[in-house]
Amino acid sequence: MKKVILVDGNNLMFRSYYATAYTGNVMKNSKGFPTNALYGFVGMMNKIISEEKPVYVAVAFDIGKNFRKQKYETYKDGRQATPDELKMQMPIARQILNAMGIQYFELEPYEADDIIGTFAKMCEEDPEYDATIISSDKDLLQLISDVVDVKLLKQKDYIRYNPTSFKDDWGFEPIRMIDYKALAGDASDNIPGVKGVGDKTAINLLKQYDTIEDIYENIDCIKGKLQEKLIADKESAFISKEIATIYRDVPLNVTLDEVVYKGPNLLELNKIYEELEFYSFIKKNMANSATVENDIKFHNVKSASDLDKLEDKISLYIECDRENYHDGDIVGIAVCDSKNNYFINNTLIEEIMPLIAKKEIYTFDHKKNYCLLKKEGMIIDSTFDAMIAAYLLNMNIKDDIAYLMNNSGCEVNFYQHSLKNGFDKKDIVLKARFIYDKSPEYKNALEKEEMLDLFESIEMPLVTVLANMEYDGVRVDANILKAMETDMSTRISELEQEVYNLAGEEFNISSPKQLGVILFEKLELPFAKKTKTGYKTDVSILNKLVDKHPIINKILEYRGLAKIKSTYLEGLTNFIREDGKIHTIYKQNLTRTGRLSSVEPNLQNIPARDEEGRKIRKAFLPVNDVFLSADYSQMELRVLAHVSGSPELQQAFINDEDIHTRVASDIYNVPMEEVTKLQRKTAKAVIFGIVYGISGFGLGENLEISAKEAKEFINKYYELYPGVKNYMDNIVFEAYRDGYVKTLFNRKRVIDELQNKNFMVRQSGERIALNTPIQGTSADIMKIAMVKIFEEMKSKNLKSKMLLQVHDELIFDVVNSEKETLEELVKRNMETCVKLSVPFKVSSDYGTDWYEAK
DNA sequence: CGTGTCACG
DNA sequence: ACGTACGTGACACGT
Repeated sequence: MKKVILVDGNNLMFRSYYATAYTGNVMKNSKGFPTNALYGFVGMMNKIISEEKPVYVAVAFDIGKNFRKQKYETYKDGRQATPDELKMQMPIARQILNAMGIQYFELEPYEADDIIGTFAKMCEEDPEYDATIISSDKDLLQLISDVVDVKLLKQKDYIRYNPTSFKDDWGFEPIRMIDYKALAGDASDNIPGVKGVGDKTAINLLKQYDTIEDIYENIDCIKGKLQEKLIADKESAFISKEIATIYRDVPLNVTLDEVVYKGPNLLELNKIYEELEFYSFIKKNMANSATVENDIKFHNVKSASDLDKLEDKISLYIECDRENYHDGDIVGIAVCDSKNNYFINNTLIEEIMPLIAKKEIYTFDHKKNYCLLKKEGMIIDSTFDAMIAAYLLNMNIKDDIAYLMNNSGCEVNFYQHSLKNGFDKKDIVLKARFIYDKSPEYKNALEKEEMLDLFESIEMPLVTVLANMEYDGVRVDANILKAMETDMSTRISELEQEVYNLAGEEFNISSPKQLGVILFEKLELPFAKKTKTGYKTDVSILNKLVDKHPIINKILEYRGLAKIKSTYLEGLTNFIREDGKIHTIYKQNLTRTGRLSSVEPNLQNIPARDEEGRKIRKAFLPVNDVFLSADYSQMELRVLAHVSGSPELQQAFINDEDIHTRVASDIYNVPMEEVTKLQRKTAKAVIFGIVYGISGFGLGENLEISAKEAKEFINKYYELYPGVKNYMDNIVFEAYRDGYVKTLFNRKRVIDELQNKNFMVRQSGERIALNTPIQGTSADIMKIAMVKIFEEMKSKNLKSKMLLQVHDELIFDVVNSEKETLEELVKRNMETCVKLSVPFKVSSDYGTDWYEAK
């Protein structure tokens, strides 16, 4: 028996759309394209494939005009027009099916039902096949037969109907569904039926009579009101029957054998998912993907002499057995030159690597290589990291080279897959081959985009700097964290009790859902704002409620302590390794602005603003003698002053004025000495808002003043600093014109949002356009400073270490004897590594732990 | 695994 | 009429 799955594509898309769209919030990707229907659709298709394991699949869609509407004008009248946000998703569903290896059918003037009916008929005519129809549309139940069953989708699960189970449920044969519709009608399709006859009456009639023809032949046997109704709407009944009858001879010109399920083209499918940002589906695809069949010839290196002919320029790929290379080991190594490919077993590392280290090496994620080899006591350099190159070229933002390769038509298993199913030598060799072959291309592209200098003088040297920072790690005292945690736990349980008492019941304070119900339903507090799943309970809301109920302060305190405990006290402890240190990973290929990010754990968001959280920093200790912290003051504003060319702003920095006081003094028109704290705070918020492209509304929210007042502040600022206003208009103009913006060091960010049809998305694109050159240039400068400092420390043979970077701040682990040398060196490099029209100012401090330093 | 919340610059 | 500040990462909850 060959099983054919027939899917009602339209029905699946509509269900998925309305399943989530009723709230008014439609799921969208970051570009604003609606994706909710597709998300449900893909989930359903995956489920169908995994549950039914079909050999043949066909999906049917409605398209264009349909003959029922042409014949009966009122058919489907009163139905809401398909929302645009659903319409937009329909073509993508077809693309997805193509990539899934599933055929779909649509043919004017037929509907999806008719196409499914036609396929079902084909199954009935060929004893080799049977069919399962999948839909939530009851119309299709009429197609049930000995060889056709229907999986009728319900809200959460489904009912599978065959002739027997259908009859048990409905009391008549499946094909009599059309007579049922003739009588009861169908409000959703505007099929009239017989007025006054509904579900119950129709079913009763069909238990006694076969068809409506039968009913009208025996109309005399039916009594009273019902007879009257039937006679009155006889014509309507027959028309309804005709409308409800699925047409089963659609000229599809296809045989069942042709709808064989081919299986997915994962490359293509993942590309579509990437666009839609369906990362969970990509992940699933990767883990389940069948092993890629690849073929490449390579030498299995047995000893150093096997590499005698290795050219001077090579590519190197090192595979690691863990996702986090700080606790992984080398699985195998591949090197390639222009002619040959070599695989090197991990047992030969010590013998082979010194030979390799002498070459000019092209790599992918050299920071990973560096750390893995340093653990084995070896140091190697790379002149070209293809991962970084691809990042600058806006191509690839992932660590797994398989993304880049698969997108370039070079099939290789994803790392996730190898991790689960074992590593393949061939894959490792292929990766090295790819690096060798592609790097020249990337280099040309960098040159063309004028980013070669950024790449060679900033990003590549930085790889080594970051590798050393990660490798060295920062010492964290688990005992200090433990002591804090004990104290914290006590206070948290006390607060818990107090909250329960004030609420009059026990509930989970950490659950926004439960908390929302307590606050806004039980205690009936004001300012309730809804989210998708309940009430908003974030700080800004809670702060408004502080005076309304004593519970609020307790909740705020609980929240704060719970955060500290789980994320920092417990979270950080889990990352302390055997050496008593935390080794973070700096992602150099992630942010769209050029900043670094820090993961596993994130050491760039250790509490600093609130005293309570700040104490976490007491657990961070130097391995040498003291920490030195050096941070740029008002870095981004200085960069703004420079790139905008605003003479007023520049002068303020040249005069070394307190910039917020300066702006407050200008805005309020008072002497600088008379600026109040509030005025300064307001000015500060205005200035930051400007850098982010804020609106009057946003600033108003932030300052808790009216949008109108806020707007006046913004206008006043523009008046005082016309250069800034001019810059903002200009950069947005250029971004629309070019499709991208650049930093001072030519780092380029493409802004697709500006081409989006959605106004909100475009506006967001404009804010990105004006913020990126500022944030990005600052990031560039910090990177330059780090490279220079690292190099000078090396040339001076200093034992102190650069440990951490937090965007505008560097932390060093300092040997006492080097204090003065290092402080001077660090400040000088940070302040003067780049010369702008305004000076940079760096403040620094020492401390016996991170809390004390600054 | 998505959502809400909150930590940092 | 809409929704409303840039860039990140991690955790608890609940489906």
